[in-house]
This record gives sequence, structure tokens and C-alpha cells, in this order.
Amino acid sequence: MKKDTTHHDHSVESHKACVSLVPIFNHLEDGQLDEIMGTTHSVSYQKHELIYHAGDESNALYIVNKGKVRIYRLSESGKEQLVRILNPGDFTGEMALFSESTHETYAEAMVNTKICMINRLDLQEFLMKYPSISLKILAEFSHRLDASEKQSSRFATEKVDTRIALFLVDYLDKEISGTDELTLPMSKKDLASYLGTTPETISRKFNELEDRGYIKQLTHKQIRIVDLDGLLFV
Amino acid sequence: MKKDTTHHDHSVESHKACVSLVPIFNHLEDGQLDEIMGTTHSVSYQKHELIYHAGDESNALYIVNKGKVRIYRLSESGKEQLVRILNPGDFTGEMALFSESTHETYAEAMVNTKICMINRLDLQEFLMKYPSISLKILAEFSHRLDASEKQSSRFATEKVDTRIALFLVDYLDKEISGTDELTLPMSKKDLASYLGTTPETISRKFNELEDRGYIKQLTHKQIRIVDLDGLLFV
DNA sequence: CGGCATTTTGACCTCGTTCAACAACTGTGG
DNA sequence: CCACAGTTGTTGAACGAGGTCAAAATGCCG
Repeated sequence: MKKDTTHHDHSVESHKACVSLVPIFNHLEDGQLDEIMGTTHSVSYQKHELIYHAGDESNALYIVNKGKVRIYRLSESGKEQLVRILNPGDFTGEMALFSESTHETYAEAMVNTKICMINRLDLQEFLMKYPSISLKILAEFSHRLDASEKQSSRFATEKVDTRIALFLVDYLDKEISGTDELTLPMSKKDLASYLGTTPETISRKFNELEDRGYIKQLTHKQIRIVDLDGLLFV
Repeated sequence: MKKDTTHHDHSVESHKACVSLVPIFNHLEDGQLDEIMGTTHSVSYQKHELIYHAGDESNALYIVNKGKVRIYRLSESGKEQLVRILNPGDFTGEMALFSESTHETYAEAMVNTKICMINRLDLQEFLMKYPSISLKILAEFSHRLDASEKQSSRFATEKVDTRIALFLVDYLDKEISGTDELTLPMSKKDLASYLGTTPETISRKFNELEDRGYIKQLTHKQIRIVDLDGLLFV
């Protein structure tokens, strides 16, 4: 399971990159960065491997160094919902770190993935020593809370086609888009799970949006936004 | 707007209570509490008055001292969703404090309400000075994030009757329940908004749950849980 | 008591799920 | 490089959950 920690130079290099890459640390001075780097260890996961599991005790903050991670939940009735996808620089594991002692979500490597872990106690020490880190994490939490509540509110009040349209618009915003084309960041199956519907409905609604002239489906994953304003008024 | 800060003894008393009452501060020593108290000011709101408004600039942390506050969102299509209800000791306003500069939600006094406000800059100063406060807030945020994601996930995967059942069970858990009776903390109209459905459906589903022998509706707001296990398997 | 908001009930209709079959895509080993 | 198997995506038809609209009933507060 544990790999690459004392492997060769390249590993150490990317190890440093891992910490300095993250928004919550990248404002620190070099000396402080080194100090944090010293306590992290790096772990690699194979595609489809579980990084943690609901019910697991939480002992670390996980920072994605390379790869992609699916965070999902199982609802009371056993259905899976995709919560978010982590890309390099994103972190997780915090939930359990600060309040609950066990994870509520599942984290699964979508491709071969390298994670930097910071031990819970080490992190708490840093937070007490460098309070500015807390402020960064608080900012990140605020964003996530906002995103999650917005998502909740859309589930509560919008129909599926609107949720899809808003997803596309949001996602286009996030891309450094000089373009009107986008590549779906996940399979349509996952998108269905993320948007609280079924793959069948996703498929039909995409066709509907295309028929109405708002989008053009280039391939399964490539989409061109033809009429952004139209999309916003679905 | 500003009231009660130098009013009379009773006001100062409750002012202190306000700060020392809150989980995020109540671990501090007396001297530190006094210091924070010194920077807070107290504001009163009438029933139905808005405390803040989506789009408002955020300048303060709001702690409920007395009363009840409805936090809600308007979705893209203009429908309202109830996000949470604040009781004495709960706080809000944080979203904008740490990341966005404007509020995404609306906060409305449900009854005559007294709020303690801590200025954004003062708070940041305290966070840098007493890092343990950040840890408390991080813990609180973790909880909220978890609650919000859980809610999201229920919207995405459960039908209305299950959401209602889970709401009742959760709420019964939260009460210091030696009893199997509960008083709904909000109107059914608000409950509908909170659970992402309509008052009509709420009404019908409550009847259904009663017909199936899981609950008994004593009055509009009083409910007895007759068969908890049944409710969990709805 | 009278007025107003909340809650309930009924009838109807729409949206989205479900199930089943098929098509397209991806990766693996021969 | 192709064949095959396992996913993932698409399409059709039927059903059902829940939204909508209208109207009546209940409860609340001045």
C-alpha cells in the first residue's frame, strides 16, 4: 500500500510540490513549508482502490498529488450519490478530522493516484502554531458549504433539465474557457448520480437540450454550448 | 439599529451570556471571554425582519442570543428553500466572512430576536490570537458540511416519504427525548420547503404515515412516534 | 368576532423512474 | 490487431410519485 516515500529524487520532488501546490499551504514561507513537508507521507492507490471507507476512523488529511478521486455517499436506502471529484491540489478527510471520528463518505481512486497524507495530530499542531492555515481552511470550508447548500437547494427546487443546464453552465465557468466546448469531467452514469437522477434521464435530457438547439453533443464526453442564454432559461 | 450595548445591567448580563453560551467560545478563559465580549454589539430584530440579505456585503458573525432565525436561499428559478433554523447559541454569517464577500442566503427573524454581532476584523484578530477558536469553528463547519451533504444526498436518492421519516427520526434524536412525542420546530409549509416538496404533499404523506400506523398526529404540530422501526423502513 | 395564513382534500396531469432490449465503447488476452 | 466480455450509454413503453390548481376547512391573532 505505502509506496514512493523513500523511492528516489523524483518522488521527494513531487512530495514537496504536493504541499506547496495546495491553496491552504501555499501562502506559507519556505521554512514552514519544509516543516510541514517533513511530516507528510505519500501513498499511491491503484485505479478503483478505496482510499477510505464510511465508518473508517479518520486519522489524516488527504491531499491529492496526482490522479483523480471520487467522493461518494451511500444514502439510508443504500443508493450511491457522487458528492464531488477531487483533482490534484484538492483535499479531503477533514470531516472526520475536526468533528466526527469516522468518515461519512467513501473515497475511491478513479485512476492511479498519489496522495499526500498529513497526520491528524501533526496538522492540529500546525494549526495552533500557524493560525493562518486555519483561516485558509475555513475559507475552503465556506466554499464547500456554499456549494453543498446550493446543490441541496437545486435538488429541492429545480427539475432535472434545469439542474443539468446549471451544471453545464457552472462547469463552463470553472474551465479557463476561451471556448464554448467542454469535456464532461465524469461518465454520464456518474453525472446522473451527482445530479440525483438516472443515466436514462440524463441521456434523454441531453437529447432534448440538443433538439432545442442549446447544445451540440460532439462525442459522448464532448459538448459544445451553442446557446448559453437559452440554457440559462431552461 | 444599534441598541442595548450600554443600556442597563440586564442587557450587559445577557450580552455576556450570549458569548459564553456559544460552543465556539465557551472553552475560553474568563479574561479572553471578556475581551471578546468587549467587541460585540447586540442588535434586536422584530418578527419577520431581515437580518441580512443575499448580495449584502458581509461584515460580521451573527450569534443568536434570543429568538429564532430562518436561513433560506432562493434558487435560480426563484423558489425559496429553507436551509436551517437558528436557535439561541447558533451562529451564521460565516460564509461571507471567510470567503465570499457577499451573502448567498437570507436570514429572517421568525420572532422578536436578539443577535450578538462580532465584527469581521475583530473576529479575525481573535482567530489569529487564540487559534483554538478556529478549531472549534472548523469542527462546527465540518458538522454543517456533513449535514448539508447528507441532506443533498437524501434529496438525490430518497423519495418524499423517506425524507419525512428520516427528518422525524433525526429530530427525535436531537431532542432530549425520554418521550416518543415531538413538536415540529416549524410550520408544515416551512417543513415542505426544507424537505424540497409542497405543503400538499406533506399533508398527504403525514396522513399516509398515520394510516400505516407509524405515527399519530395529535395536533398540527404535535406528533407521536408510534412505530420507530417501521418509520425507518418506509 | 372577523380576517388572514396555514392546512387539508380532491382531481388532474406531468415528469421522471423503471424495466427491458439493444448499441457503442473500453480494455484485455490471444 | 482482432475477438470477446464487461461496462456504459441509448431508446421505447408503461407506470407511479408527486406537483399543480382550486376550493374548503381549520387555526391563529388582533
